[in-house]
Amino acid sequence: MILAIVGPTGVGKTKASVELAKIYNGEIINADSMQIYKGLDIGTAKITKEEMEHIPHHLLSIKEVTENYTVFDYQKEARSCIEEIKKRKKIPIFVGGTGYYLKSVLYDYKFEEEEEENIEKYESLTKEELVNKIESFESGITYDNKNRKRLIRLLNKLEAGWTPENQDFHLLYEDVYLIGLTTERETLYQKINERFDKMIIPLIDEVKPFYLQNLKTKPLMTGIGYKELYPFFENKKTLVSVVEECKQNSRNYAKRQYTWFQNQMNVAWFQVDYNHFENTIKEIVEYIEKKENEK
RNA sequence: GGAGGGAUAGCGAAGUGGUCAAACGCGGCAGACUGUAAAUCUGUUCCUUCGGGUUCCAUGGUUCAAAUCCAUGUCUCCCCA
Repeated sequence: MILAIVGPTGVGKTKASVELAKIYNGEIINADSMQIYKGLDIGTAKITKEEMEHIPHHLLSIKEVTENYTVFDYQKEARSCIEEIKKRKKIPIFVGGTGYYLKSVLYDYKFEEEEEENIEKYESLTKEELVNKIESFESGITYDNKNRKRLIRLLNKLEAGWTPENQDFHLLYEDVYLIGLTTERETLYQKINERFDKMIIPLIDEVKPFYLQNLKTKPLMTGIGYKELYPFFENKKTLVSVVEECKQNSRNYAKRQYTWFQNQMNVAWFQVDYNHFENTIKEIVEYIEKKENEK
């Protein structure tokens, strides 16, 4: 059995994961692309030592912000985590909001070892030129001809001799339970806003050292709550405007997460009862038990 | 008290007689996703039984035709007192 707790940012995945780990004798595997990094704690709402309640956590704070890390790495590491945990006769429990990472692990995504890809080479080309080059391979693949980043990526893959295989994916493991936590959109947006208000002061302390070192690596420039603070430190934006921007980006992100989990994975959704969280856990457990008994 | 400016879709903001249900941005909603995924990208956004219907502060007017011109009123901003 494998559990995966998914849902938008701020719904309460972390809390649920620990409760479920206690019930099922599980070990938790982080499925959040930003919580992979050391030092990004406040802004990513990373679980604290106390909150872990001695449950083993994996793939959490394992990379420096200066290191390169992608789905490819995640897929490999997470799959070996699953094997190790299974050997210990325990249950792997994924928690996190990065749907793509999770899907790449649980479903039959195939990545291959690649050479350094050549992004600069195509930087100067227009979208039309990129499309023309892609068409010249006559691969028959369907792709988004408006997404520049994807076009460059695809072109690199085609040049490396890649050919498209299956377009739809299947679960690799048996007894995978995809548990989605949700709440009304309005409630979620409110929770996101409130959570950010609480974290902003310590977050400034967390991000400032990175800014002072002039570090502008991928996670720092893509993570919400990090990239937005740089203009504030540079006195180019006010704290108020930057805070609003962070909240807005978080809300938009939550929306995108819903889109992913609702369309890319077969998730069973549970409405979170914030006043009686134990009820939500109970519902999830009942759902799992029922499914297990059906076998 | 006197002089000017402005009122446009949820918000901001173009438009200054017909090609205007009204550009664009934001927000909202929906979607895509094979190595940057907290990323990147797309669609949609007055109502509609999809025939059409009702809009650009209000009322009246000019005109074949008004968001656009005129009059009055209301509200607002701002300058001089």
